[in-house]
Amino acid sequence: MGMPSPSVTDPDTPPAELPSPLPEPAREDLRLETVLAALSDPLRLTIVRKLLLEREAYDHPCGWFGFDRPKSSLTHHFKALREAGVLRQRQYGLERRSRVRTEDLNARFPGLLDLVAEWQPAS
Amino acid sequence: MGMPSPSVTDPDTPPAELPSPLPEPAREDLRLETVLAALSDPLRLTIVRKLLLEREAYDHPCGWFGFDRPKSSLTHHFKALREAGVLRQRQYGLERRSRVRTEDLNARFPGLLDLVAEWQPAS
DNA sequence: CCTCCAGTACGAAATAAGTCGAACTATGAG
DNA sequence: CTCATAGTTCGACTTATTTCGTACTGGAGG
Repeated sequence: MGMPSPSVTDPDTPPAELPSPLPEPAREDLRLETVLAALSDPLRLTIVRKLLLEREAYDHPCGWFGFDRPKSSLTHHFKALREAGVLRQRQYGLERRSRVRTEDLNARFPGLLDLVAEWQPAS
Repeated sequence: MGMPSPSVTDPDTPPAELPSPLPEPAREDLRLETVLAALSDPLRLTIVRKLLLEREAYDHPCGWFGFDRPKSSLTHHFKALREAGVLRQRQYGLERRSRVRTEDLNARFPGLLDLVAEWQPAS
């Protein structure tokens, strides 16, 4: 296990049942000021940019990023991004995987993610 | 006086000498995270959007916005926007007029100002 | 069962941001 | 000079955010 699961027990789930996302704001409730606040932190910009650039078709657990920070700090930042509506997180067994809500963000704030993708951390 | 001045003493100033801008970061020093932080406040979004939409060819003093806030608070927010590189401010006699650094921001962060222009304050 | 592991929750401490009154400065008008 | 005006500066206060240690939860494997 770990991957979406080969669905042995349920042969007619279209691509595979995903765990339902953790609580997040609906697309129409996304607020520019909230999203900008969430993105105004270098570590969080790094998270989002990394997800945008190195997206390998699947979501990433927060250990994958390799940050040298205590886990409770990472939880804090991932939560901030999710509550602002930037990330979607799903629970896969033990780990919680994240992806950028690209469709929603492009629909509501076109161009914003491009800026994040091109961002470079300060010297 | 008050307007650029009819240049009686200096007949060969091209269109008219503008007062030089207050200290601000150069275009190449603009940082996405700093700009986003400056824009993540509803009052400051209101300021910038108003300048973008109702630009009447000239810069606006900070009284023009009609905010019902103490002057020291407004100073604080205008300064935050200027130091982040969002606004340029010039001193015209008594008043300090602001404009958005549209060229610089469009060059560095294309699309960002469009998001601000379309922003609507919360209910 | 018991253990390991990814990540959360809580809470305390430190730091940063916002708010605003009061005193001040500089310009322009009279 | 004197007054009014536009805005600053300082400092105090409040509030929000960040950081992180410690304790906890809840699956997976043996």
